[in-house]
Amino acid sequence: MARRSEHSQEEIKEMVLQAAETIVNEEGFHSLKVRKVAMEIGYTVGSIYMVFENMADLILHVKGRTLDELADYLEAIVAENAEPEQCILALSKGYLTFANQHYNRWRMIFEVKQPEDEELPLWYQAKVNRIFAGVEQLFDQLKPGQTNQQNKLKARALWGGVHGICMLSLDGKLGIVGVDDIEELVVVLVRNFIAGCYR
Amino acid sequence: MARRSEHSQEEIKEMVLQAAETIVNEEGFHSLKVRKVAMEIGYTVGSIYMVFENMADLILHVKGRTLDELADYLEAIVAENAEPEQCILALSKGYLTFANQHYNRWRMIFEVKQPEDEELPLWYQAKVNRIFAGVEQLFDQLKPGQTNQQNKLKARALWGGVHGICMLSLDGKLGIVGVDDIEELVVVLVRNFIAGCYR
DNA sequence: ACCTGAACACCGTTCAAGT
DNA sequence: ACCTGAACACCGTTCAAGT
Repeated sequence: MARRSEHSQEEIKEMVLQAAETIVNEEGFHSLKVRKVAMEIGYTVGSIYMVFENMADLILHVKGRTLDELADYLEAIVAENAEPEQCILALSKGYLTFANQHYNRWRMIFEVKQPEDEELPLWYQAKVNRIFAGVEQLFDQLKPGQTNQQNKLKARALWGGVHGICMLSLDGKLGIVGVDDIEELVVVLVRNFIAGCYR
Repeated sequence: MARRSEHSQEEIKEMVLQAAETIVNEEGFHSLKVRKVAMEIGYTVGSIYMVFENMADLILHVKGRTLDELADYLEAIVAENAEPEQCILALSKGYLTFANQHYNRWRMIFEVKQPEDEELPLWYQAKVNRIFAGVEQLFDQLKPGQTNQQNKLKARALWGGVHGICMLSLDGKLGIVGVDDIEELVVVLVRNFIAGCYR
């Protein structure tokens, strides 16, 4: 048995990614196993290694797709908000909404750390930068004339802050607060940050 | 061979915890394995299960000790700063310093998520609350008369923000910034947050 | 009572062997 | 060329068997 050729390599790759996403969504990142993915798509373990280098590679691609989805989601918000401050606020709320709705896959992005010696592939770095690029641009619109470096730092500080609130709150370990309460925290943080940066 | 009785159960427990901490410090959380710990302390795998329920239990205790260390470190800062705003600022910088100096063990605290069905043990929740308790108190001093709930939310929002900046920055994936630059971000965030909350 | 170490189930990864 | 599935190394966990 072999050489079934029912699916192209590209099709198998897509099937693997979709199966992996479903597993993470439904059972969490730690339930993601090669054998499980293989069974899900009706192939054997070896097939996974035809289309992905290894488990780390597969994980990185799932993370990449989540980043794309997040970037699309945020870009749609940018398109709807002309005024910079309103837009940054809407983006922050949007980030919380996305994190809440796709909790397992969102958390997966930050769960595994890359070993220090090996760099993240460029295609992945590009996806990360896409998330930031929009925010940096907004800070530029908010108060033109700042250096790129300054806007970069501000975008990162703000995203870091919003991200931290989402992370700790959605973890729900520490006195559970509803999503509405979390949003309130996010709003307070963003409003004051903007006011402080450009007063 | 058996019944060596060279060490008491308590001594072995301490040896295990210290060995685990060393491994995490030097090689990262993902290099923490039962067999490695056992070899390090000169016992066999089975012995670990004499003093800890399982790996998850051992990990939780290592995390607990890191939380204690962090709480001690932060409490020393509180003792040195009488003025509330200055104190909150110093605490935030302190958090960054601790995270930077004990990066692997600090990251470990947030790396593994508890399964939804099982609660964190009370002794661990108490350690987490100890970290927050000090900050909540400071917010009360800053502007008395707010409800406990309000101070709780503010403390969490601020810690979330500071934590997020530390996490994303120290991960160093996205345009590396030095620790001094990260501290600048933290300071901006905290200053504006306080100003905004109590203007 | 304390501790060993073989055994088990499960994991990621490889690769000779089939069609 | 495509795919299988047995095999390997390694992991957490258990427990009968030693002293």
